[in-house]
Amino acid sequence: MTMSMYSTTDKMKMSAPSCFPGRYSPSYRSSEQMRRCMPNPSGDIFAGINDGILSRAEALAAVDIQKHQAQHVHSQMPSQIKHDVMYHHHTMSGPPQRPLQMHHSMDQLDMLDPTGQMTTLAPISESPLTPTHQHLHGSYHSMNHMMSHHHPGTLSGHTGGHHGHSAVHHPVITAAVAAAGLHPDTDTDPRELEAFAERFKQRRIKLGVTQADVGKALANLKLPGVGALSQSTICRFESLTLSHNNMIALKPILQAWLEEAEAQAKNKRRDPDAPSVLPAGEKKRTSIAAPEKRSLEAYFAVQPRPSGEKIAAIAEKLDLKKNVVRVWFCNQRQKQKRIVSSVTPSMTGHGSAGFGY
DNA sequence: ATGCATGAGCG
DNA sequence: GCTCATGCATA
Repeated sequence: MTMSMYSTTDKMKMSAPSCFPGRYSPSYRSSEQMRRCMPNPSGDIFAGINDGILSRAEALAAVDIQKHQAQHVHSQMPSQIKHDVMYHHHTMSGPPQRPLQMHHSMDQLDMLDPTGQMTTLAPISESPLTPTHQHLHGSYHSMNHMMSHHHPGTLSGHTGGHHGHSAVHHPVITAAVAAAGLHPDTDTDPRELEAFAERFKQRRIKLGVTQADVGKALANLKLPGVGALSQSTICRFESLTLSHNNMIALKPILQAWLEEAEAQAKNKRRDPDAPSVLPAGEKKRTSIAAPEKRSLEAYFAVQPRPSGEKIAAIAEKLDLKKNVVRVWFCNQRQKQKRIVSSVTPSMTGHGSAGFGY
């Protein structure tokens, strides 16, 4: 950490008062900066729409937005605007921020619900469109270029769209695009990303996986050229504190992990060969379900010290790992001792001895 | 969750 | 030199 001193550039960046943190694109991570910088993105376009549709999330978002709008408003940056910035709105974690969201397709996402679990967020939207494919990468560069020069008025039609609202999301443009039959980046739609991020988080939690686990798991999931990511990145993805492009690039990866993880979680007995995307081979801590636990207790009552073979047989029946069963018995025996000593101190004779095993 | 930093790529 | 993606360390 201490690193050397900051390079000049760094200083500039850091100190950069302006909204765009200069460069640091990612930096808009800093919520403060972001807030300041963002001029309210494409919001208006959908504003009307949203109003009608309020979901819980939206309600929250609405509140949030008001806040933000109030804050920024003027902040346009003079010479250069960082487009990225806009996309991300707000920073913060949690709640969905934007008011709009919905309506639009989440096809991809929908499928994600194999388990059927995430009910809460059930998508409200059902629009049929959205083909989605991402050509993100391609757009990437082009975008970058653009950014640098930036263009105020130009709207390059470009692809990736990101930049914000500047062009692509502008109402006029949107209309034009629609007319042309092109879809503005549906899949790169910030609102969709936002929706995905939120669902992603909920499902991850449901799987009992930490952000760090996801990062590590990605290395196991052998997606072409995808290595592990840090907890930081996962966190940022979930809280939408990454650049628009970065979000788009990561989305498919995380989506793949999510699907794989849910699939594995589903069959406890997953194929041995599967890479194992879930936390390390299993979890650090196994949790035995109630039914299994009852069975174990029953076995324990009969034979507190089953032989290795017996344990294997029990494990087989309960579909648990042998080691898990063995440890359970060990723990159970210990527990029993404790209970005895604590509950019936007098019985042990003295109580104080307490722990004399 | 985030501040600070690094390094890759582009120009 | 800048932007961007990412990570480490820490609150």
